[in-house]
Amino acid sequence: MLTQTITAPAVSPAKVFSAPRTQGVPAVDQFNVIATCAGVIASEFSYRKDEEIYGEGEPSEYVYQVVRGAVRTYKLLTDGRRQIGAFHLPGDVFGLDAGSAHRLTAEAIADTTVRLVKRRSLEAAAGSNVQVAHNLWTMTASDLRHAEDHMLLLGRKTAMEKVATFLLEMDRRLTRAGMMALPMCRRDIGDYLGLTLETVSRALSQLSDQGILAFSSARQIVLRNRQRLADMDA
Amino acid sequence: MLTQTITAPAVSPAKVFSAPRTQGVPAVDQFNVIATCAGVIASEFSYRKDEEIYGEGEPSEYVYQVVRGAVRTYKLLTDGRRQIGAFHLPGDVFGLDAGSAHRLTAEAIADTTVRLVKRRSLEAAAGSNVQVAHNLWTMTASDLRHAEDHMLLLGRKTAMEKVATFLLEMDRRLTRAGMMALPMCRRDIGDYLGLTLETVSRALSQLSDQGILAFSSARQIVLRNRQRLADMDA
DNA sequence: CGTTAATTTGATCGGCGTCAAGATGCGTGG
DNA sequence: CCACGCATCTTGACGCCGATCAAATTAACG
Repeated sequence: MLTQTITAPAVSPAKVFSAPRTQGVPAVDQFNVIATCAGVIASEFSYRKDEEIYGEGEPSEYVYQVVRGAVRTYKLLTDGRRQIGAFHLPGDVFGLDAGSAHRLTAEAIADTTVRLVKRRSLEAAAGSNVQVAHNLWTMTASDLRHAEDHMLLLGRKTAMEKVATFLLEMDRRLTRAGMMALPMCRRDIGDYLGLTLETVSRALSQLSDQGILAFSSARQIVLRNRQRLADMDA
Repeated sequence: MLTQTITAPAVSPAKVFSAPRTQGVPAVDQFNVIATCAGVIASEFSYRKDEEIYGEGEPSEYVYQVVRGAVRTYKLLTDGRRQIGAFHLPGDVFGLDAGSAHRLTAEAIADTTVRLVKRRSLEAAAGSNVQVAHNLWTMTASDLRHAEDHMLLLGRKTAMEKVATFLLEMDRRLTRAGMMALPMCRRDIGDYLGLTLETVSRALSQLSDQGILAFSSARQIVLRNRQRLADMDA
């Protein structure tokens, strides 16, 4: 069901897109490089909380960049067990599959706005523009690096180490003004870390009891001791 | 310790390299495409069992293709816990990192021969040859697809499901004449699946008791019922 | 303010890890 | 060809971490 609203049919080539400021974002936004090439059309779409953006196995027609909100990409087993592969936050690119079909499902975690470009125009641009081809490669390689780190977490870390790693990752990616505002629920965190939501909750409570973090609400967290958190990560 | 033997300093451009026949190998060997470009030098090296080919964090100077033998690539936690990300069998490419450093360690599982090309010459070729640039991207995307599947396994499958998935993967990749000859030990399998070697051994014994597989030796396995094995995979 | 989702916390269970002992296989040297 | 030594693999007993089941509390939202 594609019920999203078109909020902007196209961006003017003259208008420089201002990527949301994120600590982890490269100095030169690779999505800008590929999206501002001649012939590549960028649009904006919005999705409501929990709305599917694309499904696993569907043809990959577009490549996306989060403008506002957050996205989860995941795989399901037949009985409903879910593994979230990544969370995509403002500035992040997702949906870039080299094959013709998406290999994970993407859903909006909260109300979300994305920019998107047609995959076919990207492929075309890559055929004539070496810079675009190089960016496609390094963006996919960046996803691979994250997946490799996450395999180590899923296969070999304890519950507390997983939660510590998660907090440090989110701290790096979305802490603003000393505060981390998590867009995702405990179940999403559990499905990202290979844990149940109860185990995630217990680990966070324990870290709170130890004074390593403080809640202003369940999803608003302040890290009080990053060093001790890093020590808990293996 | 680079104690490997140079068995062939370079291949003649005229000689067509015959890749080992593997069921899963693409019709056109992508390594051949990139390795036979003008200016790209391919050599052969050999490593003894358990010898390190490169270490995590080392500069990535070469890209490799397995000719004979098998390779494991892995990450370690500080206390020695290990997660193997992939096994590389004859025909497989490994060591292709977009960044300047390897993100995993590579070791020979058995006595192994590899072909290799300098990463810098690949990068140079990608700058002028669109086909090479495209192959770099799709090879990295192929690694990413495997990593995504493996995250689902590590985070959400049971021990028996993990072993079933492993057997079906190895069956697809190395069964010859109805028989699967595993190059790796039980510990390697465990570190690949996020299990202990004992749990792997128990799962294999159970499958043998059920008649789903048969051992001719501990590492020589015949699958007797692929359908029942596929049913055990989630 | 009522309704429902999200989160926390407690009690119990079980799958897989840990520890240990034996069995099997294989390479090496006599 | 056989004996020995070592690595690998199997199997058993037991324990623990995280899952499951359940219920209370808090937060979000119309």
